Amino acid sequence: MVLRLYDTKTAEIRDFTPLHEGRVSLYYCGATVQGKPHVGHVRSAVAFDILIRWLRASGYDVLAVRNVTDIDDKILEKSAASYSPDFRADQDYPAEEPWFALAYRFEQAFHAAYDALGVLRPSYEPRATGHITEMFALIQRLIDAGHAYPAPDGSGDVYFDVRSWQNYGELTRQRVEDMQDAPDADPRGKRDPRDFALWKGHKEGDPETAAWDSPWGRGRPGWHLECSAMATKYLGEQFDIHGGGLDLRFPHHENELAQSRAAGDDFARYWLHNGMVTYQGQKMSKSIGNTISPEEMLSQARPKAVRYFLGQAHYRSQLDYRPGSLQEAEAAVERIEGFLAKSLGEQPVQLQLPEAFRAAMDDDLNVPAALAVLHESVRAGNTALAQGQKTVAAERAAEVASMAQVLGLADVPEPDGAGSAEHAALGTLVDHLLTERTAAKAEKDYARADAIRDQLTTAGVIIEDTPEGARWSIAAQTKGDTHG
RNA sequence: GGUGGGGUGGCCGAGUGGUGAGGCAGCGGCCUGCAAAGCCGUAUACGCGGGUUCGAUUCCCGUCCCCACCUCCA
Repeated sequence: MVLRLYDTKTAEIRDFTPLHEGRVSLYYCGATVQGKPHVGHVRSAVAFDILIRWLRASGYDVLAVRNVTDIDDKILEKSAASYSPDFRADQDYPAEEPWFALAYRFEQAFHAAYDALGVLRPSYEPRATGHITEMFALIQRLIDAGHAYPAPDGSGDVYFDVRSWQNYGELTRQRVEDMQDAPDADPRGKRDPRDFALWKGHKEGDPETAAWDSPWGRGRPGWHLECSAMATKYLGEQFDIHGGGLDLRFPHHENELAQSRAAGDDFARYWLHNGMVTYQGQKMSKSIGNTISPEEMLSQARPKAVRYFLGQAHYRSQLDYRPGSLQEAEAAVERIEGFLAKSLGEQPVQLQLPEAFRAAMDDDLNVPAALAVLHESVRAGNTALAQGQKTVAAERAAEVASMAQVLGLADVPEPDGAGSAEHAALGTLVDHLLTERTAAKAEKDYARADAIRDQLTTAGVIIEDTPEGARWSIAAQTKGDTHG
């Protein structure tokens, strides 16, 4: 079996063959850290986390780079707004916060969200502001090649010359002439309205900390440039995979591709894009007010259920959230965990993956089909368990654990801390009550036994009787959805 | 106007030219002192209209609707 991936650029599923045997270089767009992460960000992170895990499970060495774009218009705007006299500070946006502090604060918020969901840290996470000199070099190459020009209006801007690059639009298969006229707020010195800024001249009022001396005057980087500069710096002028959300396809990735190719770099060999997250069919957006944050999700369900939900649809599909989604995911996760708890001896040292699972993952990461295999194994394992075939059950359990590992479900931290002192104390108390209940049952005092169980249930402790005695677990959070 | 992706049973969500993934919810049964968990069984489906075919949800044509991108967006 060979891994096949859908390449957005060619619009077809292609066999994946890395540039260098056994090694995969991957760049995927992280966040422009201008606000708190929303569900779409973490969905994307989970999607690429699964890709990375699958590549590694397939034997590849993966060098994964995810950028942090820590300077852009919005970051500066939000910071500037915090100094305004009529600024209303809240817990997300304190007053008088410098742009770099704001960016760094949100960068950490992203890390917290990723970590909570068991998203592996990339190999490296470069920041845009740390790569200004690399950007200079790239701009200079583009100017030398005749594909970029300093604005003639003295603004200090440098633009990419879209008309000079005949392949412009190749990523999204659009022709420049067919594109809707973007009434750019300020055409300034552009030769074509679609020309985009590589470098933005410093404007009065912009913070001095957000300006660098360049050969074209003081200023700051344009949006798309940092990814081209950083991807090629760390992965080479040609690398295997470039990823990101579908909404980055245009203009962000189109522009990246244009500027890198025009400068002479081969750039990415495969382009992968994950689908959007919707709320009952509509794209989540702040203006509609139909957003749900990762924080809110984590307050409604365990991280593992949130991760399951975010990863369960095919990565290219739209992922629809609606009230109840997380409860369903929670039920599915508990089914898996319940089986493992009953049957798994030791964690498998080596991954034991059913062929059907491998085939599903190799087929453009068909996670829904892979999950079907996982659940089939759970069912088969439960059947074996019911028939007393412990060896068979253990085999199925090893498979299930392996599949859960590959999908990243095994690495999601438990917020309640199963190993915490609180948990241990609770366990002592519950065990004591269960001993009493067992004694009551032995005396056929079922009223007493049920009273104990009811008491525990009320406290949120679920009791399950098994041939080996009673087991207990903490009930899933069943907080209702507060949205909609 | 341009580009791309969709419309699958109560919900989510794969997939396929012909013996109807998987999850969640429902119903019946087994198990249980009763439950819970689990197992077994079970119903409801492929937007609409044509066409190709022995046979289409799957291919073709038409049509309706939805979504995304073309402006900052994972």
